[in-house]
Amino acid sequence: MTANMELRATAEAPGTFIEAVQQRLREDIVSGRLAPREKLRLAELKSRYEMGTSPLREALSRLVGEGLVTFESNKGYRVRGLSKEDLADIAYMRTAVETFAIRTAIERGGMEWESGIVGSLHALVALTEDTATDRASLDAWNVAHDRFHETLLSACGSSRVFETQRQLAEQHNRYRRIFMGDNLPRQLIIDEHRNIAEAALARDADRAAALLGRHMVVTSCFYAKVLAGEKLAPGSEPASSALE
Amino acid sequence: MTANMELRATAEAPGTFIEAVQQRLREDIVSGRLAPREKLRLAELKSRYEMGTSPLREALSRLVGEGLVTFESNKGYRVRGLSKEDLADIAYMRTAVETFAIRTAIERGGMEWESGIVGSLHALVALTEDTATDRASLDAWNVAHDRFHETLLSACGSSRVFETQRQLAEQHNRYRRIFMGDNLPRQLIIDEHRNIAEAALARDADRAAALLGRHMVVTSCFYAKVLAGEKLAPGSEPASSALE
DNA sequence: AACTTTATTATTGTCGACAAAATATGATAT
DNA sequence: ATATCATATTTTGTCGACAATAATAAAGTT
Repeated sequence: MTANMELRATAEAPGTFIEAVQQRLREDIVSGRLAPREKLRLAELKSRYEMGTSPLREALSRLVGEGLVTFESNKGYRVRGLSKEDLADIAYMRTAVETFAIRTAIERGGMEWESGIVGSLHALVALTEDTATDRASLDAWNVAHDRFHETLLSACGSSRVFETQRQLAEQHNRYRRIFMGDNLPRQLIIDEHRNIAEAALARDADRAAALLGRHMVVTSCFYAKVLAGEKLAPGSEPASSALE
Repeated sequence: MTANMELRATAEAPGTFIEAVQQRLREDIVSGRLAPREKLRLAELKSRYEMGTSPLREALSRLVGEGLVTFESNKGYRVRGLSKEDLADIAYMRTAVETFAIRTAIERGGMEWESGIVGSLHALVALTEDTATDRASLDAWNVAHDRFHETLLSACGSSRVFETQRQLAEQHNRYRRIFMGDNLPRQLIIDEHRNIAEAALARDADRAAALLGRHMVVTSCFYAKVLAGEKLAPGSEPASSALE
């Protein structure tokens, strides 16, 4: 079709431009390469991603559904803004969904669920202890962290819960990647996740739900402190705060 | 631009084709005029809604985000299918979100919240007692029902909870409008909502959450029975079941 | 007759151009 | 100088055409 046709085909990217650019945009937004509140002009995106308006608009529409992009009629698309209030809202919604779903998971979970928890916890602990601070290592940590929380609920059986959790985790990751660098409270992280895993494996639903809920609060408080001090992740321009 | 330009302008519809057709598609899907699992061919939609492919694709993308449409790469869009499992999943997700949010609403709700509950309950009870069975009356009932549940949570302050509740209610309404006609268990409906409202106004969070959760279960059971009997709403073709 | 394989058709995916709206620029008046 | 209005420019919204892929029909082979 166009010049980058076979270029794309040889790469790992999915078959259609829409999906390819959706993925690239998602990564560029979550990483902060596209700044919060940044206006996403079609002309700019066209040259940046080397494609026409149609796939771009459709990818942006989908990202609105994922909560990473906002849209205003006749004014176009923007990267979704960040704020303390929004961060709290993400944590609130996660708490609602996850404290409920973990109870079902504990009821229904079998052997594979248990081993999944043990395995993903092991990986998370290892990566948390490991003190690498480069971008790639931090990304790997995020993946392991997401995987643990996802595994915890994996036995609940609700596709809507999965989808919602995925999206909220991605939105959470954006805050982490933009504002926090490597300054993680390592021991706290390890302890909290280990305790949650223990309660889940012991089939203590009340305790697991309570610990998971408290985990959200604790994490939120830590984030809030970082945001208040406006420490930016390494590599971000420290100019003005990205918060609204 | 085209012939229906001023036609639209004189109507009540929003400024852009995308929003207009998104609204029409939504209504056509929820009402069942576009059947579950029906393939949404661009060519057909083009002539049906009298516009080009661009606004249609974008509207469809957004409806995917709302959970009313599904998409498969290179195979196009379809109206989302219906199934007993999906219906249960909607109820599950609603329970997770709403039983959590109502606790916050009870904590934070003020005078306006209380009067909102009283008002919307009054409207719901009146419309439930009223025995009209035509399409318009049932639609009005749906609106009142949604409004009551929305008002219940309105004081929780979470935009994500609002948005999720809106979408889930819409998906729930589709089942109601397609499968159930006027065969509502009126007294049960009135009692359940009245009890929930009472508990909320009495600031009894545990009781309100429990009643709301039970309400979801009871409603689901009723739906399941209707679906098992495959009673279709009046006006729908009773041919083969719309379930997967 | 059933099963590949090859054409044919239908449908989705992408592009570039143009119209409509919003934003920025500059001129004029008070 | 500030405010207001007209004008120019940028940006979004929409269309129709064409390319690429999938679905369907037809032909050929064992």
